This record gives sequence, structure tokens and C-alpha cells, in this order.
Amino acid sequence: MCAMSRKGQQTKEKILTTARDLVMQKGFAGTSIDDILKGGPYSKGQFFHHFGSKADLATELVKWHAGRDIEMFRTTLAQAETRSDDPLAQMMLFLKMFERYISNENEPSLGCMYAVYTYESMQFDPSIRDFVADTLRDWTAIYVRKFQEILECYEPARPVTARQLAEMIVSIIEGALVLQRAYGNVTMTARQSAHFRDYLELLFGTDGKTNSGEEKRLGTAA
Amino acid sequence: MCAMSRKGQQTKEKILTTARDLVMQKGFAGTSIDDILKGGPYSKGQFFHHFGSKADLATELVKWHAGRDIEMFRTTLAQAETRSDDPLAQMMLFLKMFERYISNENEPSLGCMYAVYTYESMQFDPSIRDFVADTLRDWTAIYVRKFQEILECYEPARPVTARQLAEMIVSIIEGALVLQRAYGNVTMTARQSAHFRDYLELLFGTDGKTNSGEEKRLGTAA
DNA sequence: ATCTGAACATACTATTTGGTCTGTTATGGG
DNA sequence: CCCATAACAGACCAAATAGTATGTTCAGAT
Repeated sequence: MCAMSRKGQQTKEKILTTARDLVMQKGFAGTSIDDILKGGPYSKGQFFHHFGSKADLATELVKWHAGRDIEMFRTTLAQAETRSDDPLAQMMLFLKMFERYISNENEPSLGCMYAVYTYESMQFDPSIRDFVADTLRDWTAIYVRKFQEILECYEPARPVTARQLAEMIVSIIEGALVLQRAYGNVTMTARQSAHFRDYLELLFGTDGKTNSGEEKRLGTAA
Repeated sequence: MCAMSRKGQQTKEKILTTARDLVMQKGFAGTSIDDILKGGPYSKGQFFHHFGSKADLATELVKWHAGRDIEMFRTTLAQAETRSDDPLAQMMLFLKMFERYISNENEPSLGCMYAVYTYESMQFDPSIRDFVADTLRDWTAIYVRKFQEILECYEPARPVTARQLAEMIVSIIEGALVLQRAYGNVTMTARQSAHFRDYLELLFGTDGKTNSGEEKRLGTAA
């Protein structure tokens, strides 16, 4: 009756974990099903019981990853939001938390799975490509909202939109992850994020700041 | 006597071009030799006459690409350098030229080949990984030099090193290329580069500027 | 013109790959 | 306890894949 037993779900997750690690090392096309099986070890029957095909794995893998990824993103942001009422301070804190997390990355997950899929995109069907693009858009959208709040409170030293800033930090992180991986340097992404924080301070910093957080936001809302 | 005839070189280049286009679409592991042959069409004998193996193609392809890539990079910078004596103006001009180039990208070369290799890195042998890392370092080093010149002439509004700025623009471009590809949006990279120029203006701009280009540079040299 | 090696063509092969088929074992609801 | 079905095991298969073997053509130096 039940669609899937405890044990089954557990096995499926283990296969997904193994697949993720291998895909992050060698790409999707570069990872054969046998590679994944050897990485378990799992049996062929096990794999094809849980996944209809390799293409099916591709879909389930990104969606599984994106679910966990976005959830952690939101959790971290929510955490930052409890520690301050000022959106700029929240953003700064969030970035610092991200930097701490990404530098501690012990496992072989150096890089971004969306980038892996993006750079092999033409072998996936359009629905996967769309999903990856949508996920990146979701990611950006969260930043956009926060920067909108910031722009409601602070006057930037130069004209800039929330979207521009959001896309910039996403670009910086994506790019830094490429370099981090290419160089085998675990601190690259954190450094780039820190530099972006520096830019934000210059843009919204004490000199350029015209309104304290609460004031303008309440003013706008009223 | 000659190592390779005109015709041979020509064919090899055509194969490399086809291979590059396919690899940029589906990744390296996702591109089979038969795919490349069909993309020509070329014969199997032709391929294995020019390349010892698929791994050999991997090596020759990045090196061939990097040679052309870095050359264009230097040419564009040299062009920018002839139009102004001010290193900051040169950088701005260079970025603008890059933006024009990258937005016009008609072909299917959306993205960066080094990123493709980096995200499939574990299937290549270490010498290729090292080559890619070195090429990215070369790329960064050129920016570092230019930012050093800028920092000799201008006082930044916040403390910043040439290396930080160089790594930031490289990250931004790498990341923007990922987004550009994921979204199928040809203007993303140019917009990110433009935003970085904005940051540079804020950092070195009229308010923060303390020395005119020539002055301080000469002063430092003397 | 000739002759040598580069350049190309193509049939063939061993292995890998994604995927199936058949059968066995474990699980949990009634 | 029973039994339907989920979960697993592993032999098997056809297609794809990288690579070879063998031969032919062609360009260019002498």
C-alpha cells in the first residue's frame, strides 16, 4: 500500500548521495551507472528499481539537490534575520555565515551542481534545463527581495537596482566556485563574498547612508 | 620532411573547431568521437591520424583554445592601451570592448571552456587540470598587473589589493557566463561587467581620486 | 616523373554502457 | 501467520564507444 518503505527511501537517498559525489567530480555524462553501483556498492536491480533510467536519475538528482540546497539557503537567511532588524546587517551576516560554511566544505563537493548541469546542458532534455534556470532564478529572487529592503532603508552611493546587486552576488559566487575548484583552493569563494561585502559597505556605508534602517522602512510603509 | 602539410593542419583545425562546438554544448564526456565525426563529416582515420586518443584530443583542444583565447585577450588589452595613458581608463575601455564582444556571441559558444574542463576535471589527468588552472592564473595575472598600475595612480575609497580586484572580475565573468548559459541570455555577462565598472568608478572615482594618472606614476618611478 | 610519407577511408574489434529479464528476499498491513 | 508487493540480486543483451588494422590516395621534395 505505502508507495515506498523506510528502507527503500533510505537506499534511494544513499544512491543519490553517491551519484551526487561522483557527478560533482566527473560530470554527469562522465559518470556511468556502473560507477555509481561500484561507489555503493549497490546492485543493478537496486538502481533500476529506484530510477527508471539514467535520464530519470538526472532529473531526480537535481531536484533532490535543489530541495536541500534552497532549504538550507532559506534557513540560513532566516537565522540571519532573527539576529538583526536591519536588512543590510542581515545581508552581511548571511554572507558571513555562507562564507564560514563554504570554506569548511570538507567533502568533494567543490562547486555548484547547477553549473555542472548547465555546462552539460545540451544532453539533458529542456525540462531539466528549465528547472536549473528556474532554481537559479529562485536563488536570485531571494537576494533581490533582501536588496529591495536594503534600498528602502539606505541611499546607495551610486544608482543601483536590487536585481543588479542580486545577480552580481550570484555571479560572483558561481564564478568563485569555478576558480575554487580549478585551483583546489577552498578559501576562494569566501574571499570573493567578503570582497562583495566590502563593496556593499562602500555603496551603503556610513558616509553614503542617509536613513537608519527602521525609519525609512516604516516611513515607506505608512 | 615537413611535420605537417597545409591540408593536414587545416583538417586538424576543422576537427578542433567541431570538437570545441560540441564540447561546449554537451561537455567533454558527453561528446563521443563519432559525434565529432558526424559533425564534419570526417572519417575515423582522419581523426586518429591527427589525435592519438580522445584524451589526446582533450589536451590539444584546451591548449589550442587557450592559445587563441589569451592572444585575443592580450590584443584587446593592447588596443585599449593605445587609446589612453591612464590605466583606469584603459581598464574601463577594455571591459567595454569585452562587453561588446561577448554580447555579439552568435555561435553556440555560450560559456567558458575552462569551466567545462573544471567541472569534469576528475576524468582528465592532472596535467590538464594544472594547465587549466595555470591558464586561469595567467588570465588573472594580466588583470593584476593592470590594477597594480591603477593603484599606483589612484587612491581607492577602501583598502583593496590588485589581486582582490583581479580575482573579482574573473569570478564575475566566470559566474556570469554560467548564468548567461543557464538563462540563454546573451546580455548577462556584459551587464555584470558593466556593474563591475560601476564599482571601479565608485572605488577610484572622482571623489576618491587623489592623484591624476601620470603624476603619481612618475612620482613613484622617480 | 617518381617515390616517400602524410593524409585519408573503412571494415573490424574489444569493452563499456544503459537497460532488461527472471528470479529471490524482505517488509508490513490485514 | 499470510501474502501482496516493495526491495533487491545478478545474469544477460543490444547498442554505443574508443580504438585498430589494413589498405588507398595524394602532396610535395628530389
